Amino acid sequence: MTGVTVSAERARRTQAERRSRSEEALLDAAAELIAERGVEGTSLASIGGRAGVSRGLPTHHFGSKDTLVARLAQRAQEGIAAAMVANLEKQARKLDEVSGLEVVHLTVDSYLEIFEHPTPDERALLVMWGSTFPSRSSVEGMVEAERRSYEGLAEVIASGQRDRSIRSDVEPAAAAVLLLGMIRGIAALILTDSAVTDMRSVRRTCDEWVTSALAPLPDGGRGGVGAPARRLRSVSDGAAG
Amino acid sequence: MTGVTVSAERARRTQAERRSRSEEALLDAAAELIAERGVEGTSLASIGGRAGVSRGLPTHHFGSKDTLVARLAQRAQEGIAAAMVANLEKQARKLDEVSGLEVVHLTVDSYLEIFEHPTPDERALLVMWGSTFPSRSSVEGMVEAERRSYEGLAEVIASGQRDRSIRSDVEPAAAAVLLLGMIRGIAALILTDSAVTDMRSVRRTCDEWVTSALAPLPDGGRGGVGAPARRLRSVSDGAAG
Amino acid sequence: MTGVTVSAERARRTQAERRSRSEEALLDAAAELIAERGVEGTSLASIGGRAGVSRGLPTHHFGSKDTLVARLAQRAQEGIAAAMVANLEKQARKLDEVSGLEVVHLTVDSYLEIFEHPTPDERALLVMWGSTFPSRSSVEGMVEAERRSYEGLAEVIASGQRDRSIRSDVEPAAAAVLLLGMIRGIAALILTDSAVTDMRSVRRTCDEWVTSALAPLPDGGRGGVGAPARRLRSVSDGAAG
Amino acid sequence: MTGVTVSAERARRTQAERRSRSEEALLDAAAELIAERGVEGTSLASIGGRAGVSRGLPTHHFGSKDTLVARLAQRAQEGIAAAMVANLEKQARKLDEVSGLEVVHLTVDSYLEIFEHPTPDERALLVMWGSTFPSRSSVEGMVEAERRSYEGLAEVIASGQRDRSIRSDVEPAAAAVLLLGMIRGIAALILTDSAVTDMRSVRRTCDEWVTSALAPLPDGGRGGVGAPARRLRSVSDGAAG
DNA sequence: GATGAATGAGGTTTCATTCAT
DNA sequence: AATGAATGAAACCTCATTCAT
Repeated sequence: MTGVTVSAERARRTQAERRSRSEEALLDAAAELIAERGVEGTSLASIGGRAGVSRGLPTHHFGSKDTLVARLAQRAQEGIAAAMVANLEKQARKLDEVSGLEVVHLTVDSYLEIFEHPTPDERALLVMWGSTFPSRSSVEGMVEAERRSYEGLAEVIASGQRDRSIRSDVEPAAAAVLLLGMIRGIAALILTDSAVTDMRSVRRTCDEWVTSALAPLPDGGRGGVGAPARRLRSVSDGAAG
Repeated sequence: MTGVTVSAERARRTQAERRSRSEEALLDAAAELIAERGVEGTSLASIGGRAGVSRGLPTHHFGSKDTLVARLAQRAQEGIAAAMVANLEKQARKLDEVSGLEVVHLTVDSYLEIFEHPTPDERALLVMWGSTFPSRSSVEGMVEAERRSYEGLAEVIASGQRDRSIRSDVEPAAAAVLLLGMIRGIAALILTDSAVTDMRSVRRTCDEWVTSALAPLPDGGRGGVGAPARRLRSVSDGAAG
Repeated sequence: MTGVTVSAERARRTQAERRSRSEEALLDAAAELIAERGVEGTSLASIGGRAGVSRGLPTHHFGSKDTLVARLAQRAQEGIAAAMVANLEKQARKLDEVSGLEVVHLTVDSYLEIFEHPTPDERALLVMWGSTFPSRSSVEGMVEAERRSYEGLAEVIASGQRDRSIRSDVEPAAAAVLLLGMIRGIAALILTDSAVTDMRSVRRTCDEWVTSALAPLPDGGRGGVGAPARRLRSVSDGAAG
Repeated sequence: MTGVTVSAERARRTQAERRSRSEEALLDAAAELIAERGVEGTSLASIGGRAGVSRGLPTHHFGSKDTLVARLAQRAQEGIAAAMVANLEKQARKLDEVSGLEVVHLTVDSYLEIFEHPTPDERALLVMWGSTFPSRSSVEGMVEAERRSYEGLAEVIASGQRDRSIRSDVEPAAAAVLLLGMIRGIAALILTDSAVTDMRSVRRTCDEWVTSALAPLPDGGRGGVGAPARRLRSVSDGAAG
């Protein structure tokens, strides 16, 4: 009986694994294709084809195209969030010690680093963001996730004001809109190649702008550019070495 | 003979008028629908329907959907450019007298003003921008127009450096990417989720950021916020009272 | 009054001339296009375009596409008939003196000569013939014309039997089918280029076959090949030198 | 395990069967419709309708109309070739014993027999041949198949000259053009206007023409008509009783 | 779990024809 | 007489989805 139970469990785990592996492969294929051709330009059959499975499998697993796209968006967002957390933790073991301003810096810089060498998921996420611009948008979950990003950023700015690393006359809501907009907009410009420019200087300039816009004014001096006070090393500093 | 000439001219003018009027109506309808449903979600038949004409007329006039979309993008871009120029001229009779920094301020502010109460063309333009994110995008002319915007902005910044209204350590290319990205990204956030934030404070904050990032440091003091030196009134000042 | 009448008549003739000239130009264009792309592949707009006039003129003149095609078929058939008659008359002043066999020879040979260097009308006629193969064919007048050709040929053969230039055991109807089929089929093969061969030897061989099949057997000898009796010079003889 | 294998095989066979049966049904329907209305007059939807399946199935199976038509042409050609071979084998067990002239006779006669009572495939094939007459034709594979027929016939004639069943002064290329043209042209005449003539006498006459044109002259006598030497019985002889 | 055959709605596009000029 | 704007039917094709295997 034990043997039976074990084999049944193993079988179930194997089934679940196979299912999971198929789903990941399908999402990988979907990410590539959506990055290339957009959400509407990507057919379920082509996703199955690129994943090396049958045409019918995407529907079989996800039930509908909308579900598949939503799942991809979710996976990509989680992946980016995980990368951000990893970056933050690489910089500061204990997040409690990091000032709000530093979190803003790291968030912006991590995002730009990601989009300097984006994975298919990340390209696809940007494409999906673009497809939410129509007022009746079809990608579910994107708008809510966007709002969470925006609210989280505003909260980080507010906490930076509490720990006095960010000036008190900054309006967190407005600053969050500017920062998030800038991040998304730069990513889009980079990916569409319309701005052929040096990513390194973009990242450095972005860092300076954040400082000059948010950092408190040390007596009579100006914010960040000349004397960036004590800061955690930026993620890009390593590369800029 | 006069009669003949007149009737011929009237006929021709009327024919041309009919055509022109139809095309405008079709582009109007297309702008509305694309703003609502996106480029791919808008069928030629629905454009004809909303314009109050037959299903076949869009193709008849524009030959293909791509052409129609490209023409709409062109019209919207020209409209925005004209609005910008009008704004600039409203602020300063002679553009020669306006510093580079002021042109940057006016550009950013005009853009935000536009997207505070966008026309269908303007909403549609943003949607079309979003649909260029896939690497194989179909909206022709958008990428080139985007690149021209970016290069024009870099040139304005460089001219601001020549007239000493913009700090010399700013890299025009990188700054143009940040500015344009911010503009586009903010517009997208606003349109996707317009209830979230107060547009007035976003515009004010944006103004301050441009100053703090680009304006030279007056003796020992900080850039723009406290003492914005001598500036033209922002377009938004009027609305803000 | 006379003046008025004259000018009215001149005007009418001018009108008629213009109309006729337009129609000819349209038929010319139609012949070219049908030869290239087939009847269904040729649009009325393209006919107008190639004729250098407006898109609406073909319908204006002919009323419908079917009518235009029928008129083109008629014109092409009349042209071929005229060319045949001209050839016959060039060979023999008085047709009464020509034997039935000789008329057959001349008919076949004239036809092959035409399709060695066909005009657009002649190519188009063959294409139209091909489009009559479906049982519900759309080209009006073609089938009747074909039947007239066949009956005319049978009658020529019968008259050849009366004047003893053609053997009496030949069945005129069957022979006419063979001859006409051969003529049409060879023309089609030549025009589709599937038979890359020397047209001169085809014409010579054809001539021999007609003789061997139809000519009476001179006592003990064989029909045409060795001793073609006295014959009018073939049209191709001139070219063959 | 055996059960699994069997069920998998049965499933696969059934799936494959379903597919194969659908394709045959679609080609059958296409043949009928093309014979009736021509290639361009036959829509994919009508093919699906006559086959008793959905409108979308033709495209689903064949990918495009051109592919479907090409497949039909191929099937029809193979069918005719098989019928010819069957006829030849019915006449002569060992093909080596048959002279070249006899092969020509059998080829011509088999072809005419086929078009005396054509299947839909065969009617459709002729219609498709007619639609290759425009210089920019869309029926793929037809021209190549036509050229192969022509070259095959020329080779048969040449072999007939080697075995002395065909006169040496015949040019194989030109004779092949005449024969093939005659065959095709007669078929077209018959199908376009089947009531006109008696098929039996056409076949007999055709037989005589082939003999008189190709057979060597037996000492002083004439070729085929009077004394057809030793010949295999024609296919039509049976029917003619 | 996986395949792929089948459906049918919907998209773009072509085009003969009608009609206002 | 001539133009060309406008219509609307119909074509090919794509594709999400359903369902039998």
